[in-house]
Amino acid sequence: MTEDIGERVVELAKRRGFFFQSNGAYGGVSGFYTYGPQGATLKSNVENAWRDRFAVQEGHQEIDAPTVMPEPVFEASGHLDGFDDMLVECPECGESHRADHLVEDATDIEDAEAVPISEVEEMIAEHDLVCPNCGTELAGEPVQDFNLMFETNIGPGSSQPGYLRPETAQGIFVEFPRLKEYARNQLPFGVTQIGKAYRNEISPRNSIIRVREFTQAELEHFIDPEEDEPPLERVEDVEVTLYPASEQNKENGDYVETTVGDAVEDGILTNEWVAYYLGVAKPWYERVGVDMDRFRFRQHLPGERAHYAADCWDAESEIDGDWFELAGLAYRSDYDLSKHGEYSDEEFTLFKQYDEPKTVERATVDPDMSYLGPEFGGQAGEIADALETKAERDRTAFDGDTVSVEVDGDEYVVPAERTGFAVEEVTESGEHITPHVVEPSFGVGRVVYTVIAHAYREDEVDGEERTYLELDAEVAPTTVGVFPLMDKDGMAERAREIAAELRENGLDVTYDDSGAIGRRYRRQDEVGTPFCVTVDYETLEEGTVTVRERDTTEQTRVDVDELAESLAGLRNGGRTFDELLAPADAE
RNA sequence: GCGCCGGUGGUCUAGUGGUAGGACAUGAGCUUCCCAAGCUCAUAGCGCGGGUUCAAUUCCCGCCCGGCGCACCA
Repeated sequence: MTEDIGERVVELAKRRGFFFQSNGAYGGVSGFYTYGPQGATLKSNVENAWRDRFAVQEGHQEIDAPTVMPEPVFEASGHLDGFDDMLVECPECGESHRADHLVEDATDIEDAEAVPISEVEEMIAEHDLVCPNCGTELAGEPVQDFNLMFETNIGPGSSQPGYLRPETAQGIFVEFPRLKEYARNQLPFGVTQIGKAYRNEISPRNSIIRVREFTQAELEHFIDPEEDEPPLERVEDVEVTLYPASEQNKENGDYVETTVGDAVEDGILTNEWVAYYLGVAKPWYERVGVDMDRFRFRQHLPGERAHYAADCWDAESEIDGDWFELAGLAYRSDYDLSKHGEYSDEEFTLFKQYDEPKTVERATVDPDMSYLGPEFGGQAGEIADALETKAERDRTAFDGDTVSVEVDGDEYVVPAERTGFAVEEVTESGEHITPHVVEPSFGVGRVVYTVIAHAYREDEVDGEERTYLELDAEVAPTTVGVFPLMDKDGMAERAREIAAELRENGLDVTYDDSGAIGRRYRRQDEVGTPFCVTVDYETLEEGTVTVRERDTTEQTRVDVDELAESLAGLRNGGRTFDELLAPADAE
């Protein structure tokens, strides 16, 4: 059972309603998946657990932004340039190469991505570029443009191009000017979002691991890089498995088993914010059911980092020997806010008040325009600006009787008395700063997939093979199955009453009275239902039911009156099944 | 996007130039009653399009989808 867990999970997911490829009736489309009844609930439980940990427990606020955004947003974010790859295919061996990279290697052009495709094609011919793989001439081969964002038109006509967001983050960044108001202009603050993101992947693979539409759970934590420090002490004892870039480069690179605190001290984790979220993320993954023996944090290699990331560690999990990314924990510095500030009409800064107002001397000018105008005509305005700049940089220039400034290469001389030069004391109470961003970015579908795969078990009960999911009760789609032992003598009616009562107490309940009891247990085992309640003759006579635990298949009797409370305790971890097996009065 | 392999009920599969059989699952009934038991019956399938042929699920071509490898993964 150690092999092909992936295949078995996909089969189980299809059969039992966790997830399956969408649009099957129309032949299916690669890279799109639908979560079925079990999967949608599991996914939503994972999202709620994330929301609890990364929004509620951290004191951050959640927003919900549109998935379609106008083109200028992505000009600013760098996504329009960053993902627009140019590929050229070798006519001989069929291998694809990055055309811009080939041109960069052959010329002194550093950023060939910015060069139009037609020119790149010309350059390939001009420099007689050949396929790096087999040496065939590439001249005349078409250069293709790969656009990883889904494009659309907003409104009638095509006047306003838009894109489906390739990450939920931009929906947070673009609203920063307003979000900072809600945070009362105080750093640090964090904004979370759980939502869909879209990437038109060239080749979707591996079931729901690489898809074209997926759910992200992201936190953008805005901080003052000079003052704010993470509460590292809360996570310093968290044990982590690290795979630093330095080890990945070695032949036999090793993991570093350490704690968050030690890793920071030893300089393995250089960014304390990233370290902090590593320490938050690990117990969270454990909580929702990721196997910690198949989990690690891997540092991005320098060439691997996204265009915005200063440092980045991925949370990764392993299935069938393959490691894949579950989350990226990135320090994005002020990249995004600066870019949006530059490209948009708004300020993406925040006014930071000094502890004490500073009194500074400032040289100012107040040029006499009634003199400058007649004297210098059209140049007067620019001369006034030049005087202001000069005053800021070199106040001694105003010591003499005249001041000379240069405008467009010509020198102009202005009598000092006409400049309105003065040195004043100004009180500055603060400054505008661009916050830095720490971004834990989680792929929700990948967590769901991992949780199912890591929970997948096969064992034998009474000589019969059994498949079950050892899901944590917090994320299991159904908490309890309720069955009548037989559909007669009023047991079914009683079981229905009990099911309704448990639902009123907020439990996810499935009722089932079909076929034999064992079959019903197995059905629930396969979707990971942790507990099953069976109504039998004793229920009718004495008011007790059996509660059966999924992993051990052990049973114990519980009073119907205490059932809802017991099950709620089992679900939220306040009580264990062993305690039910050995009641408190045994002492 | 390229190359190789594949696509048969819900799932897993057998098979064929004369339109298909099994297992499991599902539903109804009988029986049994705390771990996928048994019996009877029922529902349900050849990815899509074109070609060859009297006849195509089968052979050929194209497309779609899946697996693996390459490339890509901002």
